[in-house]
Amino acid sequence: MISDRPIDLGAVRLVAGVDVSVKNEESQAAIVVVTYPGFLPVETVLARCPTPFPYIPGLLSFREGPVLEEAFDKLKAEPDVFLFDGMGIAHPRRIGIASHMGLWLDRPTIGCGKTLLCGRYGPLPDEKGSAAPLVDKGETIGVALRTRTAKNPMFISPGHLADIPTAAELVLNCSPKYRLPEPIRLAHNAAGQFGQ
DNA sequence: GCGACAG
DNA sequence: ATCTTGTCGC
Repeated sequence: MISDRPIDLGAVRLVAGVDVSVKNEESQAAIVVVTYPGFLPVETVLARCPTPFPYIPGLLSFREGPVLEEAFDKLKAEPDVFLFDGMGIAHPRRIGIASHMGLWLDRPTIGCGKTLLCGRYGPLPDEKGSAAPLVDKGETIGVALRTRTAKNPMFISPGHLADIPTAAELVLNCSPKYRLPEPIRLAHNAAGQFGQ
């Protein structure tokens, strides 16, 4: 990563959730900005374009990056941090989509993966809030984080301008009820409903 | 060569 | 990610 530093959690006021859905050769991106805490939506933007690249593990930015950039251009709000559905530095080359887009945005970003791309982690208690370091080739690249008791963990890693502990704490704080962090859930819903 | 593999 | 009904469990 380019920068590894704590997020000032006490100063966070707005959090953005980012997601992309693919339908019939078309990709639609959604960004939902919510208050923190509270998770009340203050802005939602959508963008679509022909899906430009196939899905290849490790190269997600080539597939989802272009339509996301279109969406970023439409955004008026200035979120303190962006949450992505995908990896940050928990990537074979340490530059997952959250890291890549963070450089583009020059803002703090966090990768929130639902399944593992690389790395391993040890025993993880069932209780919400439990975390285990995610290690790859001797490097700690993130954490497996239980955002809901007895559910599969999320895999959290810094994207840009963030460190592992504060990234994990923010994501946990953004997951009051469901496994998926609230901003990402909202973005997922917004992106999933194409308005043809 | 074999296995693994975000969304 | 997407294709898809009902169903088990809190």
